[in-house]
Amino acid sequence: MTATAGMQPEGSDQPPVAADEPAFVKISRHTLHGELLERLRDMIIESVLPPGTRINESQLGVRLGVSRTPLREAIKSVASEGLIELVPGRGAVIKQLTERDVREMLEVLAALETAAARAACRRATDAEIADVRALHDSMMAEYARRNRLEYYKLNQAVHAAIVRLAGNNFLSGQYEALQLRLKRIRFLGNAAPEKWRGAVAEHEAMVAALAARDAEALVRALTEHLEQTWVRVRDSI
Amino acid sequence: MTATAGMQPEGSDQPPVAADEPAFVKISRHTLHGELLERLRDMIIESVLPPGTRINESQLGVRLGVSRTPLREAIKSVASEGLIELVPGRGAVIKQLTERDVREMLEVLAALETAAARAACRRATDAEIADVRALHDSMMAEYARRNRLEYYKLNQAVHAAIVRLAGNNFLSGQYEALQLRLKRIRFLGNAAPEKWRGAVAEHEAMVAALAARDAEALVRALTEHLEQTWVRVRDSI
DNA sequence: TGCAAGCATTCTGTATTCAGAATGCCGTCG
DNA sequence: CGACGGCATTCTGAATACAGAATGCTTGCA
Repeated sequence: MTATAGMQPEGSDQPPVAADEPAFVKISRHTLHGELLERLRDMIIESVLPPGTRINESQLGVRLGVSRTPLREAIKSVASEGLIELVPGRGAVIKQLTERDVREMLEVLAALETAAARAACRRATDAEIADVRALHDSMMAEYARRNRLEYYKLNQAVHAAIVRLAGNNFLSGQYEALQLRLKRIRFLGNAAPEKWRGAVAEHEAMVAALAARDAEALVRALTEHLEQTWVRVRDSI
Repeated sequence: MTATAGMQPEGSDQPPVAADEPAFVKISRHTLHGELLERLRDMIIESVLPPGTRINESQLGVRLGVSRTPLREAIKSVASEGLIELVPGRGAVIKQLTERDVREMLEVLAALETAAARAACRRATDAEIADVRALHDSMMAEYARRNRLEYYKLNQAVHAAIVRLAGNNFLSGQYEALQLRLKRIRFLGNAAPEKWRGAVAEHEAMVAALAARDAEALVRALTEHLEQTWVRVRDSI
């Protein structure tokens, strides 16, 4: 097991649902395909399948208790998401993020997040902002306890929650998909406790700006946060 | 055949390659999987498979000359891209974009494009800007000839070219993937010639701002352009 | 005549089989 | 001793086979 052991990516496949759409109950009849998608993503993010690994289809199929056919279909899907690369004639390889990849992805993340932030400052209700603050407080509690895993999860949750305040489901979906792709590497980059401190301070600034509905301040805080993320993460690539 | 007959989406699967990375020759041994991806996307965008259609795997497999296995794998990939929806127990259905979907997607497109625009104004060389202008001029020529299909293709190409000036491959990839998803509906919304006129004027403003490396003006022009796109497109949903 | 139940058909989802490419090992030759 | 060639093995890619769910039609009954 690696440093990420125990990390549980809650690969919420369901696209975020707007509050104003009831859509009755969400009957999530788990298909094998969906199940496999989650399992594969989890195994990659938890480094059970580390970057560069060539997937042996028969072997992995046995491990997961399915035949190669549905497994291959799931692999193709995850490849389309970007976590896996398909090499013609050689099957599937776990994507190895380069420094450049990460930098570029963080830039896109920033673009999405700042766009969301502006909308959020316009649209968010007091109650919604209170919810974000509550998430932030939970995160701070885990930070105080030095509980890295829970801290990290809540950290991501705060970001996702802010983006969701924009009220744009598609944006949230894109954002969270990208967050997922960076999840493993960002978690690794968070190993040193001194790195948390800076991140926590940046989060305080973000939540404060959101509470004040100060879009420009929020954008500045988010941008700064992501630039620092790059600094924190770059060595662990 | 529908209004989009003959539209040829050049679904360039290759992620945009930076000029500063030689990477030798790109040996594009076309795999069956890749081929099927393109064919499926094309059929959807050209409305050969109109929105709402349930895909009959055996039937489509026969039409394309492949068995169900590789076809299903391709369907899963395209579903992951968002052009197809998977309905448990009922197979695959061509995604029907709602008004809300389109609005949300255009917002994300704007976020990506404006972020790219700022970087482009910083990074682009004179030669690169000249290339964009050349594309724009070709577009104007087709506009003058009232050649809707070519005009439309070049229109999209200009946008993609501007985004590429940001020098962020990942951003370009995301942008072009999203452009692809909106391609069909935007083409339909472009039917009326009077709609072209406005779009052309907006393009002039864009190219002028880029040439002046005036990031804020470019962002304004792009934003305005996408808002107008929404107006032009909204009825055809 | 309308509705419902049951049956036949079709289609999806998954497993299995088959062909051919890639890989690695071993033996032989320079 | 090193390198090249051939062979065996393994794996991917694709087709086929099979099981079970969904669908639609028909028939019988109220």
